[in-house]
Amino acid sequence: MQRVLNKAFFDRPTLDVARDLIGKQLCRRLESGKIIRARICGTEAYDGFEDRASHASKGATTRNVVMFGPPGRAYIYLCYGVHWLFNITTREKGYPAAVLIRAVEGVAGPGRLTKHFQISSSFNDQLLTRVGGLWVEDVDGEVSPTRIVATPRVGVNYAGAEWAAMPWRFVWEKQE
DNA sequence: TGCGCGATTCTC
DNA sequence: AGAATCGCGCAT
Repeated sequence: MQRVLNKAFFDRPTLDVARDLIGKQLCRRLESGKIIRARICGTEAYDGFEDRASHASKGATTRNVVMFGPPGRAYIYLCYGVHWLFNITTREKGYPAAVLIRAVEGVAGPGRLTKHFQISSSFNDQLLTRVGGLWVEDVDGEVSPTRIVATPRVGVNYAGAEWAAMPWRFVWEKQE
């Protein structure tokens, strides 16, 4: 039994969404029609106006405006002029927040992940809550919360000690 | 209008 | 340790 994560799933506190996305299945239908699925095992939350690590802390721009939009959409931006990074928006329209998808099983690293799934700017602001080119599915066998570890986010020291220290990164620590 | 740096990754 | 290389924020 599989179900597509709906808007209500993403219309919740960003930390809850980031944690609950661990173990969910990222799904992508390629141009060829082939469908790729892999479980999410690393996420990061970027939440609200005050989070200095978030693009949204400086206000809305052409790049980050999707973060201010409705939940359950793809926020994709070019990092270091080289890599596309894939986020999913959370919270209601007007409140800037998103979850960065850092890793899935077998593919570690947010830039590598988008390359593997062939995700680029064409998906920016696209709806993820229905089966199409890109969506997320729940799967049988819930992941035990005890296997999910919260740590500080990666590469955000520029945000200052307070925000850099927030344990808003979630990693699936598999036993064995 | 220009400059520095970033939610990274790969190679030397 | 450095390169690749595009946008944004902030200073000229």
